[in-house]
Amino acid sequence: MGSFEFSQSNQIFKNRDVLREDYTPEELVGRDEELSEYHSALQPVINNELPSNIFLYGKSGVGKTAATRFLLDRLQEAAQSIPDLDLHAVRVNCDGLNTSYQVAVTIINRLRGPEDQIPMTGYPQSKVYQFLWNELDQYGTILIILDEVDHVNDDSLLYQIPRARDNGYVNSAKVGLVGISNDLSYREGLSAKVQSSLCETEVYFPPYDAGELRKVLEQRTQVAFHDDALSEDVIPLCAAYGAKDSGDARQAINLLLEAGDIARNENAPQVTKTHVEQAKRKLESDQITTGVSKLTEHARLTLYALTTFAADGETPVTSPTVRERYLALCNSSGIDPLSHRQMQSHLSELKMMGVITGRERNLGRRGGKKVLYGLNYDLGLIAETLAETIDEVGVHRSIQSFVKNHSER
DNA sequence: TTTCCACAGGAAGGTACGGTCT
DNA sequence: AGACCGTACCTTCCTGTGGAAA
Repeated sequence: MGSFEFSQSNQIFKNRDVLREDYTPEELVGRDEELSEYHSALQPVINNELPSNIFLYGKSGVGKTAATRFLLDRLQEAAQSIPDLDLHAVRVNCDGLNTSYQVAVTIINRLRGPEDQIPMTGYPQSKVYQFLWNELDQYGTILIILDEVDHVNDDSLLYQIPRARDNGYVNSAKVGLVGISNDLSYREGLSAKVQSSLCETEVYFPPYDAGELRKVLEQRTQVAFHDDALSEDVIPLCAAYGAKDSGDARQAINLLLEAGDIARNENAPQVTKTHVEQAKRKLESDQITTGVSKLTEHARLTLYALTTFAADGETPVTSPTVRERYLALCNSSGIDPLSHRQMQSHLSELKMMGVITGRERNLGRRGGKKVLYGLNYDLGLIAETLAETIDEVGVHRSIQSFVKNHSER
């Protein structure tokens, strides 16, 4: 047993918070062009004119949200000194919000005090919109920023907000809409009516290349780490991983943060390449764990079924094969199995998440089109994330050696 | 060239649940 | 209490797919 005293260990980090996601740096590195386009799109706000609607797109972690926070801060600051300008901004992250209805409710609740929040169901849609217009109309200029709009499955709110004034739903308020999307094809899927209003101004954020990522990391490192806390190859390695994973700065910064944490826990004098590699594995396994924990019971059962084949070295397998095992698992534990179709969509969802792999294959007239499924991650890791389900359903023969620790407890 | 297998996945509609309104 | 509302998750039915076999 070690001692449990806390002591400040300052060998590695000077200011760890700088690497956290909510931090907005003083300067945004490598996004000059995008910032200036975005900046001029916001200019009407300062002139107290009707704001234009803006659509930002580009893959995740390329600075869309950071640029928004950055410019919004400056906009608010500038607005302070303009007497007639009553500027407000609501930023909503649409991750987890599937419909316009839910987004509208979220905006309303953001604008209202904690006493009169409204629930996510119950009201007719038109009523919720009425609430929304009433809230909006209490402001002079209000910017609605919808981050990750591509998670919303319908157009309705995107269509309504830009027209709220024309339709007389709001009278005094000047409402501006900023849509941010990670999905490059999202824009094409929008109806023409929405495209023409939402996409008045578009700003595309390209992925960072390895060189830009390096500059971003170096900028943060100067503030976050003590001098010489990083060995030489750490930044290039993080940048290379980031560039490979679609130029995602947030991911690269996370990697650096995690590597720093690992080094600090080890009381190592320096962050090294090895720490980065450990961090990479840790982040990957975290991603799987959180992904799997959000799945429904039957999706986990489906994954369990596939896992048993992987444990016996029988992967890849087709979905009817998985289904047999799935039915057996359900049967032995008294759970009602789902239909063929539903189990299949669980499989394809797992594939989308990247937890499992699916290779398409076609045997022609002798077998048609098939997908061969296998695990995309270490078997032990997946068995661990499924622990709860396995406890409930029982340990299958094939995975006994992987869950030993569990059954002994 | 045409046929056709065996599944993938789209579409539409159902049901249980948590909510509001009168 | 009972009509009405939105949502998650489900079932049923159906069309799409692509290449080996005929």
